[in-house]
Amino acid sequence: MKMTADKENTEEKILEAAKEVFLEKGNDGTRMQEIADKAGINKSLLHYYYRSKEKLFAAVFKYAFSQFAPRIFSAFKDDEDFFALIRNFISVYIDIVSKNPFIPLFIINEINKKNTVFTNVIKMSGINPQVFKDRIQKEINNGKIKSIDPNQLIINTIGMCIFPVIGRPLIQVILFEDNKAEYDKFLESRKTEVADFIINSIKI
Amino acid sequence: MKMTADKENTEEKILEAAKEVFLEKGNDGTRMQEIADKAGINKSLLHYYYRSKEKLFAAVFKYAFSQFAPRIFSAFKDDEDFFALIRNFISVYIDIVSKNPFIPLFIINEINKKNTVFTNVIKMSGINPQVFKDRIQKEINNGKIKSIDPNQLIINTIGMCIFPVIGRPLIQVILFEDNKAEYDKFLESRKTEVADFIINSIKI
DNA sequence: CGTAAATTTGACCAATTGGTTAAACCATAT
DNA sequence: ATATGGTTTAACCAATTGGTCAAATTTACG
Repeated sequence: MKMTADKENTEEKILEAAKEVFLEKGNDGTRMQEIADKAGINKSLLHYYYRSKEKLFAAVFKYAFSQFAPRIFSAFKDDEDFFALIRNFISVYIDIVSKNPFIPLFIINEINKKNTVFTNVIKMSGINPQVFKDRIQKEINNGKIKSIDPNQLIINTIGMCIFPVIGRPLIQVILFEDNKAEYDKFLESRKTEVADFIINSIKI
Repeated sequence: MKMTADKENTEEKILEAAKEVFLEKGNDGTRMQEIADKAGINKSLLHYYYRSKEKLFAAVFKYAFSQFAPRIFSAFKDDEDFFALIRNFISVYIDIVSKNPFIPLFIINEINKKNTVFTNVIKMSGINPQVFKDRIQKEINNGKIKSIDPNQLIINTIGMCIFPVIGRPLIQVILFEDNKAEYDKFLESRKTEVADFIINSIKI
């Protein structure tokens, strides 16, 4: 029997290559040959370790989603001051999406095709927005923030974090004359700007 | 020579079918045969009227973009009260994206592939965000709203309008137990909620 | 009508794609 | 060393895809 080190090495190389290609080009745009080339292996090995393109894609999707969605809510467990919590969450979240710019669009895309894969992944991911909602409602009840539908606040927040990343190529051209450095600065400053914007809106 | 009525009829049918398929499935996911079937014509006619898939796609992209982006800024010409302007813009914008839910994601997607088609379309579209920026800056100078980077405000606004539409399948499951009617209500109420949220944040 | 041009169709093609398979390769245990 | 079983490869395949082309059909018009 061969050592598992080698096996895992190849299997790992495949998954890494698959991540790169799938995340950038989506399911339809991805060619198995390109993944094999990027992994530096024979195409047949893809089918040896993952049986089909669909299975390999599912593995990538699972990774992308687990990498992403849970972190959305993990930052919310603390018992910190609510505004500090918001500041921290937004800073962390913008940082994540900025460093993994392909993941949000990838997830949104595949979710918009009624791909059955994603439904299971979501259910399995144990996402629980109730923690969010409860905390927001608590702050409202305590008179710390204005009354607002928690769902609205949540979507506002995530929308402001994600949109500038997935719409980057367009926004960078229209608003920043395609100046990459300027846009990076813009994204960086959003870590505090968005938080300020939200807090200004909901504080009493 | 055949009457133009018939020709335009077929050409129109093709474009309509192409819109449907391309917008829903993207460039990679679209099959010429499916467009032909949806238009009820022979596949060869696609190449007769539009020379290639790329050309046909370009036509659809041009339509989608022209349908969409210009409207972003058109609502901003007026000399209305600034807050009324915001309310109106957001209401109109959310209405458009809600009724054309595939267009924003379609544009964002194709723009994230360095497809050369889109660069030209953008340049040709005559989009001018300066009207926006100037108006915002004016309101700041007049002391009507708090100081804020106009770019930040613009991205905040559009992000809050678009995200709940392109992320719908995911959000609807996670936050609304996949209740379509509830989500429609949610989107509808955002026409005022988002405006309130923004105005609360920037008003002095 | 008759004819020429525009339109429409079905048959066909070369290239690509995901996937299969049998043989080759290699590490290990006896 | 050699048999064993996991690993890797090259050759191959059926299906799909965008696209072509010549023939057939329809339309306009003298």
